[in-house]
Amino acid sequence: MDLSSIEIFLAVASDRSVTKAAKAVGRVPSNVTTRIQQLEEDLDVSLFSRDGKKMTLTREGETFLGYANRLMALALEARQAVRPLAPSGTLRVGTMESTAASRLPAALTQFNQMWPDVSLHLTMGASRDLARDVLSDALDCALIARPPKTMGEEDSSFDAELKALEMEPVFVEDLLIVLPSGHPSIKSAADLRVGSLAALEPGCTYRRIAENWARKSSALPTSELGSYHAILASVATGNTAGVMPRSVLDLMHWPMPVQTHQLGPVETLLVYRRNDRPSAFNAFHEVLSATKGRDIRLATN
Amino acid sequence: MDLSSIEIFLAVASDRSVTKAAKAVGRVPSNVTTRIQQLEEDLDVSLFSRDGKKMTLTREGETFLGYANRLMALALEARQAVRPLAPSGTLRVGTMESTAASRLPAALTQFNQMWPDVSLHLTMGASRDLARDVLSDALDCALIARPPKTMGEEDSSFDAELKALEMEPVFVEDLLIVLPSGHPSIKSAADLRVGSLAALEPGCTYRRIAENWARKSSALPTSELGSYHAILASVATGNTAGVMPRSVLDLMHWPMPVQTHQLGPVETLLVYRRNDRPSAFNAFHEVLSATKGRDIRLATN
DNA sequence: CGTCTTAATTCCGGAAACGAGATCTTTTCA
DNA sequence: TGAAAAGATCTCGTTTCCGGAATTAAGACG
Repeated sequence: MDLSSIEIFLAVASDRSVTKAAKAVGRVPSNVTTRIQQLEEDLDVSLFSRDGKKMTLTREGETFLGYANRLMALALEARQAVRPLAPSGTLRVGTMESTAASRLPAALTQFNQMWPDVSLHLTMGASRDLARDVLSDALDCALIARPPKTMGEEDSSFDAELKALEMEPVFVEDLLIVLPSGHPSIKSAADLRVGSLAALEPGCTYRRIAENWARKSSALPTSELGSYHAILASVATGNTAGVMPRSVLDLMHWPMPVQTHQLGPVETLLVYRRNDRPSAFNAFHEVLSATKGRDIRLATN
Repeated sequence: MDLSSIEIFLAVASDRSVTKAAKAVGRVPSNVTTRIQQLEEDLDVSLFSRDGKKMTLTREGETFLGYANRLMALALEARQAVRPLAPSGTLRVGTMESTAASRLPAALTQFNQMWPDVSLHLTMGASRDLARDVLSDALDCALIARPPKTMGEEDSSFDAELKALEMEPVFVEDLLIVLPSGHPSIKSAADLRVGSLAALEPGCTYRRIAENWARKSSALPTSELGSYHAILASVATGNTAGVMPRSVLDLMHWPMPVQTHQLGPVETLLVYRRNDRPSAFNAFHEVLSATKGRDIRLATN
């Protein structure tokens, strides 16, 4: 029994899907399948019942889920307990709007419980600006979106800034175009029947990915909005397509079913300066890693 | 952080020696060294202080020790909890005298706490007889000593019986010749200055290994005794050399320091019939595996 | 004070495990 | 009924892991 298998198990259990879980933990589906099978063979019990393409926990799987959560929590606690000096002081964290909404709440709650002496300063912003702030020491670290490598050339200064920083993938988001309800399904930007694209600030990587995608076939204007709620409201008017990751869309239980189109996976990176990590940073880093692939809702523990 | 690394860590912590720990968990010392170093790097803290050739836990190592024990216990509990039907009924276990004395108490205590519905029947005997009893279904499983392969030819029927059974190494014993205090240290059987060898029954593998060793240079008679206490008492008379594993010798805090000579490592195997495992057997097997390499004294939990 | 022994570490080659992609099968949805 | 999607299976290249040999360092003993 391996802790990494348990992490994978938790992801599958909370997504009820091998494919989703694979994305969540940053692996390939075939790998997830085999690790689950190994775990089942090791425990000599079947954890999931595969009826059709749904993965639902068996009764044994349910009881194991409880232990799996406790095991991961205990491992994290052990990790933190051996840290020679308890972190304290201030940690300045930059984050994208979307990450703050969907993935951070669970991690931040846990972090606060573990290290009440650290005061966390959260700054929201676009990936570009955040990266620059980390470089200039206005922030200790930031969660930003990795620009697809096809976009690297068109913004070489951003690319250079990233190279000067240490980085590590922590989440994978499924970036979506959200269409008004009733809009016919689309294959490319040419099929869009809206007047504009709704997104956040210009420095936002998600926005730039979407604009890049739209530019190939049509010339839509982008209307800039301040929040994802505003974007959704704008989509509801019928004449706008919104840009946001699936995790954010899932979060706001929107009354109507919306039509979506996938722009593909986008990694969220934790970036920080080399050789300059406040003691609280390592603790934050570990809590984030442990949150990887977990359900957005807090683990019941 | 890997559960097998933690198992290795526990062994090193309780033996304060990588060589001993390597034997206890059935690995090679270099491997143990590497795994400990990996663990230390992963946790970014040093767990042991290497002053000279002693491995002593650092303060951080001490705190990690607590978590390591809890982690292993929780993993074992998880394993048992998913077992679809709680084992019950009877499990007939055969064991060598020595294993019953040194290794089993901790495991049996834990097993009883976990599965009070199983009534364990313990039978003591020599490896040969135990193997035969498992084959004939007089026992469900047994803990026996693996005869060195150089001895395989001279007792081919025992060898054939073992081949018919499933087997798995669970402990490694350090087999000793125990000499009377004051006896000069020896390099081979030729240096013995005693009148006889004290051991258990003829079917006992340890006895046969020792007789094999003694035969090469001298022709000592073997005096048969009923227990390890009797053997030690006999050694104390000054005219006998005893045969027993180190774990047993360590157990009886004998007043005088005794001179010993190593006959080498001997594996203890758990043997059982293929395709015939009572539900309680799997549970017993798992508890035994978890006990592997742990300190003889019960883990403080 | 040197030599001998024992223990830990380092180094290296073979073996096993692992992860990614391609392919196959089955389910579901249009 | 056909197309799309998801899970399982297979293969292959890579990484990791383990065991043995060589190396280094620390005590033991004369």
